[in-house]
Amino acid sequence: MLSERRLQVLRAIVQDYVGTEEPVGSKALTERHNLGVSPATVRNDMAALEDEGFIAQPHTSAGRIPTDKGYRLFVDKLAGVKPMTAPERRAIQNFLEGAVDLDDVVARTVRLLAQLTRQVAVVQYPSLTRSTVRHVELLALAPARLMLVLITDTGRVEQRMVDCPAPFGEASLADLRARLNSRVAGRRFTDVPSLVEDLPDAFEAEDRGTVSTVLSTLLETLVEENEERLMIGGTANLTRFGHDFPLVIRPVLEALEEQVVLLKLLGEAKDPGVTVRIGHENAHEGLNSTSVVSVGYGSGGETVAKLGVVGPTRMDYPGTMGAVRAVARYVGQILAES
Amino acid sequence: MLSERRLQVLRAIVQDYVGTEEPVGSKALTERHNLGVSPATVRNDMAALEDEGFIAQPHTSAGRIPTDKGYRLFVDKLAGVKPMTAPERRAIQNFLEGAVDLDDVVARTVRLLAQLTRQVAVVQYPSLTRSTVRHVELLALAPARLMLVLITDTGRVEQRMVDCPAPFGEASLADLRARLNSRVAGRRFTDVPSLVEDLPDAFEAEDRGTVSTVLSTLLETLVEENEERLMIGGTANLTRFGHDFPLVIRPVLEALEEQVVLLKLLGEAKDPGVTVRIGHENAHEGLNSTSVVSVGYGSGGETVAKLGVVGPTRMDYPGTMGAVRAVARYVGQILAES
DNA sequence: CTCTGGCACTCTTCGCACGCGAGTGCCAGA
DNA sequence: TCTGGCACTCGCGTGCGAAGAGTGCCAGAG
Repeated sequence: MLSERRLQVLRAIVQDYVGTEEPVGSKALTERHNLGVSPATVRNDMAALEDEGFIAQPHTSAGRIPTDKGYRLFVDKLAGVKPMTAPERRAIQNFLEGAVDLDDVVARTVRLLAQLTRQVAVVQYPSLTRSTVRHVELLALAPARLMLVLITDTGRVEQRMVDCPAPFGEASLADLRARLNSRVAGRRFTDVPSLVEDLPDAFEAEDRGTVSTVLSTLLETLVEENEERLMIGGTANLTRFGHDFPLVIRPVLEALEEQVVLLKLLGEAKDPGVTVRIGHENAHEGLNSTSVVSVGYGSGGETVAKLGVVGPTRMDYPGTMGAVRAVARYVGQILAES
Repeated sequence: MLSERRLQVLRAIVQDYVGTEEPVGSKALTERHNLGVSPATVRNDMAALEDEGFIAQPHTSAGRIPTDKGYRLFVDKLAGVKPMTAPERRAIQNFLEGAVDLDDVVARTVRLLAQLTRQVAVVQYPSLTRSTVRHVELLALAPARLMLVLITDTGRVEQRMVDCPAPFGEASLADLRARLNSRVAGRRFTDVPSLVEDLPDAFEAEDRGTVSTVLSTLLETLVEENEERLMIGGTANLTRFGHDFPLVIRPVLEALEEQVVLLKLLGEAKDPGVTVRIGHENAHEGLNSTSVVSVGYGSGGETVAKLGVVGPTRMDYPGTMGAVRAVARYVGQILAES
């Protein structure tokens, strides 16, 4: 069990190290924070903290730096979330309100997050799973070649080519289009499969093959689009990582290009609030020297996607968490309005 | 005027420097390339080359490295384009043929280019200016609210909302859709404005406002979409840039996030063949220590967009140019097929 | 006139010894 | 349990000298 003062010492170490990027010693600590005790006492506390694995020293005779475990304790017990100031909040809101469409909202969010946190920002596009179908359109490009266009209530449009097993007449096409829309328009994606299941039965035998093909393409589109896209930005902030550059930054850049990795990373965050994954807590190896701060956002009560930032484990956690939370809140608001 | 041998010396310097990343001296040169002359002679040649500004020495008593001007001469006069080997070409083709849609083609192209050249790859989405309209679709979302969907022959789909000044009946909608398609389907974007100019005249007075609105939205879409999108990848290769890391890499990362900058960069390449911009030849300041190798690609004879790579000025120009050219060729081919 | 070998000179780099200073650990005493 | 003191450890910066690479120039040969 750690005494109250030892926790204060840990907090002071984290704060100083985040500020200076240099190992912090006992003397400097007592000078900068008025702990009311002498350096010698602090040294004893530091020895205890080191025994417990919360801090470590890079070399003998250097100061201490927090370990992942130390940051974890700091985030969980010692620091809150620093709220944004009123002017900051206004700036966020103004900036996001200028967006003209969904792509623009996401793009602006990424820029904003990157600027506010001075780190790499990752924003997932709003998820389709909770979405509803606004309209399905079918176009004949050739006698046996259709284009399927799916329009969602979040304003996204997805298209797919469909090669038909047999030529498909204009009348059949109009019929299919009408039936399809009357069944699925306004419905949730998850409900679509059962709603269209028996649709081929309503058609002549010669058209059934095509109808089935169209339907399976539609269902595929719905599923595939749950492999959600995302946008990243602020990679230039990676240069502020540290001195031991290339070795650290390379795997991070590689991880950032693997959308799958990032999606998994964001997906892991289960909490309703802000989630912080520190260093080795991240499953992906390349991100072992980074921390990920993420949170879900959405319009109304529902989470439709996640956003977050990736930065060095030595980051300003309270500030970053505050910024991430604030941006998520305003993005949700913007999405609800549109 | 430079003698033949001096050009050979320059070529040797470029090749060695690209290989070793270290300033190259006269002795090493005579050992590695059998120039048939002594180091002393080479020294004289190097002094001449330095006077002309083709090479420079970082410090007194170090070897020489090529200047931008030196690379320029090398690219223009001393080196050709290194063709891809047959297995490489097959690999490119196979990889690209696996693509399922336009997004996928672009995504695969980026990955491929980044891997082949081990540099940062930039691929522009196929441009709409040269494209033709495949189909225009109009959907009624509400009595006075339409959705306009534009489908191009390159497989791109763009949608816009249209708020009508007055309610618009189903019959009028079908009429407009039919007339619109009969006029513009298969036509070039650039021809569309004049083709639809008199379309409102064919409608009742009460519908004319809506028709005009739809048309102007369509024209806007055509114009706006010339602000083309692009995709980048292989940023992890930036780590191979050099030793003086953060200072060089940061502005490059920043430039890469400015899509406008990149589009301008690619747009500048006017040649039918591969274009190389070396160091300070790039207008954007952040890219002054990089070279950009780009080329247009397209189906048939026409260039619909550009692609290229960004790397250190010290790059393998012949190999990079070969890879860029080959990828462009196969992407064009894939686009033509689909 | 061009090429070559030789020579002196310039700098960078590396290794090494040294001293400084920060920081630690431990201990005895309050 | 806290404090002050003290000895000890190391990392880091500095200065110096040797080594090595590379250059420029010059005089002589072809």
